[in-house]
Order: sequence, then structure tokens, then C-alpha cells
Amino acid sequence: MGRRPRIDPASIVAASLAIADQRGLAAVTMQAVADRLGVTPMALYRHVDDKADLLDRVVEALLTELPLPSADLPWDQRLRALGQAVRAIARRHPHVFPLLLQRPATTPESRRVRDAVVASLIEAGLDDEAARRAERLLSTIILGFAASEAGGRFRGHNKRVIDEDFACLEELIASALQHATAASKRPS
Amino acid sequence: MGRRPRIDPASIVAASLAIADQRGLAAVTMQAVADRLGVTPMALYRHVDDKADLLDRVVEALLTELPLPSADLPWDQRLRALGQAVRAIARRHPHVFPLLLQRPATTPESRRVRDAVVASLIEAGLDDEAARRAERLLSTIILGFAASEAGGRFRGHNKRVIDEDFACLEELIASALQHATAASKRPS
DNA sequence: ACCTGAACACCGTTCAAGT
DNA sequence: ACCTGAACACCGTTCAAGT
Repeated sequence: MGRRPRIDPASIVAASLAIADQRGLAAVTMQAVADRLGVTPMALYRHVDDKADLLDRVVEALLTELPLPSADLPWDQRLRALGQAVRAIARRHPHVFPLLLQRPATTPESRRVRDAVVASLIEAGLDDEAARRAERLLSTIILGFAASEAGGRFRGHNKRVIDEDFACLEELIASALQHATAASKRPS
Repeated sequence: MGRRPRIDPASIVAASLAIADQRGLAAVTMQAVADRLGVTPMALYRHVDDKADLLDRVVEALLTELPLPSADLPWDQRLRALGQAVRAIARRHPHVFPLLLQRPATTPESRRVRDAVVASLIEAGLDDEAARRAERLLSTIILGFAASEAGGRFRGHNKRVIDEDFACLEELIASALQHATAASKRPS
């Protein structure tokens, strides 16, 4: 007994995320992660390729945390729920969140989220191409807002003002979608 | 002769930005910057506080590069020009650009840009409070898009598609502004 | 006033060695 | 199979010393 692995990729990612949340991205060193797991830094290299790989996995873990809304909700409520869920993740992991804007949206978890959004938009009445474009813009807007909020770009404004900003953004998106679906429903 | 300072904050920032552009943010080390200036790393500490201060200045330099559009253009053309200018900066400095979303928009250069946008929005017919809110949302959307583009989130889509995405975003913003100004012009 | 040499604590990563 | 010790090249930063 006791010769089974003491660490694995999941525990390494969890330790890294915890450190990032508590002390910032710069505090995520191989040594700090190993310390938290009661192991030497060198032990990590059996489970992750290197530090870049480790950070990729941490970012991916953020998306895994994102709950997809129940499929029986109407599409617009699904999108609103998703928006709030993204903001919640950003507030929970403000130091890691900005990395989401800095890597290709082609990982398994980002596909999973994208597919859910595209499905909602198709249900809203957009055709496939329009839905994919709308998804790119929608995710850019929401990620940009959440990253700004988490990164402190809005520091100096209290939470109420920021919530109103976000409500304004939702309204803007809702009216754009209404316009887009009306156009595709009555192809004049 | 020769006892005048060989380096100053401006040359340090320029060297750092050049390294970041050529080899990425991680390559911006005190040693690399010093090398490029023909000096030892320790010499930098007389001109900048530390590495965090150096990076703050580099980000600020990005905003300094942003040309504010001529004041005789109509407000909507000014905003469009600004949007393209932001995208140009993001493409020129893809590694540094994402940092703009990660720090408070309270520096002198970010004020300068914000004031220009707010002025355009007031000219468009928004009152002061609405203009400030619209500016926050507008900058978030544009920075988010440009950061996504620069960071490679859209990798896999060719430039034409991305340009069309941006055009779509401009249209969305234009129609939202039209709606907002109409509402404030006819206070029913 | 400005730059350097020497030194310190800390990085990421490798590789052979232990169990 | 999994972890460690030792080693390497490289970080950021300080401080006293040189000119």
C-alpha cells in the first residue's frame, strides 16, 4: 500500500487554481504547487508536460466549472443564465479568467460551451452561419465585460453601476437578436 | 562627455515593447531589456521602480500610440476611426495588448482616450451619465474584440470573416446609439 | 548622477538514481 | 510506476563600490 500515485493531473490543476485565486497568477510556481501537494516540484513533470501545459489545463478547468443551463428553459433565458454564470466564474477566479481571451477557442470545453450557445441561437431563429457569427460576437462581448470586471478595469465604480452596465449590455444584445431573427424569419 | 545618462524611461519602455512584439511577453526580462540597451540589468532600477512598474509603462505606451481622430470629423466617423485604430494597435502589439483589459482605466493615457469617446457621445446627443456608461460598454466591446483577435481566439477563421464580424459589431453599436439618442432627444 | 560586480533567493527543467 | 537529489541556466532585486 502507498505505492499508488499520490498526485494526478486533476489534483495538480486544483492546487494551481487555488493558489492563483488566493495569491495571483505569479504565485503559481511549480514549487508552490508541489508544496501544496506535499511533493517535490520534479514530481509534477510526470503528470503535466511543463508549466505552459499546466496553465492550459487550469484555464480549461475554468470552463469546466461553467454550468450549462437546463435545456427546457426558453433560449433567451438560457443565454441570460449563461451570461451570469460567466460573470460568476470571473469573480471566483479573477486572476485566471483573463487568460480565456488569450487562447484559441478550440479546446473541448470551449466547444462544449459554444455548441450550447449556437444551439440557443438557432432555436432563436438564426440560420447556422448567422448563429456562429452571433456566438463569436456574444462570447467576445461577455468575456470582455467579465474580464474587465474581474481585472479591475471598472474599479472606482460600485457594484450597482456595473450591474446596470451589464443590464444595458443584455438589452443591447436582446434587441440586436430580435432584429436579426425578425430579418431571417421574414426573408423579404 | 559621456557622463550623461545612457538610458531613460522612454528608451527602456521602447526596448521592452520591441522585445515583447518580437518574442512575446515572457521574453521581456530585465536582462533582455538591458542587453538591448547595452547596459547591465541593475542600471534599469535607477529609471523604473521594478518590473511591474516597467510593464505598467509599456501598457501606457500602447495607449499613447493611439491617434485620436481629428475633431472636425462627425462624431460617428470619429468613433469608427477610433475602433479601427484600436484594432491596429492590437495587431501591432498582440502580446502586450491583452494587458489593457487587466488594469484600471484610470491612467492619464486611458483618460485621454476616454474623454475623446465621451465627447463624441455627448455630441451624439447623450447626456453626461449616459455617455459615460456608453463609453464603458463601447470600450469593453472594442477592447474585447481586439484582444480576442490579437490573442488568437479567432484563429481558424480567415481575416475576411473576422472583418465581417467586426462590421457586424459596428452595426450593432450604431443601432444601439441611434436608439439611445432618439430616446434622449424626444423625452416623451 | 549614473552604472557595475557581487551576491541572494527564487525560477523552470533535466536526468540519473532510488523505491 | 512514481518520486527525489543534484545540477543547470536563468530570473528579479539589493547594496556597496566604482567613475
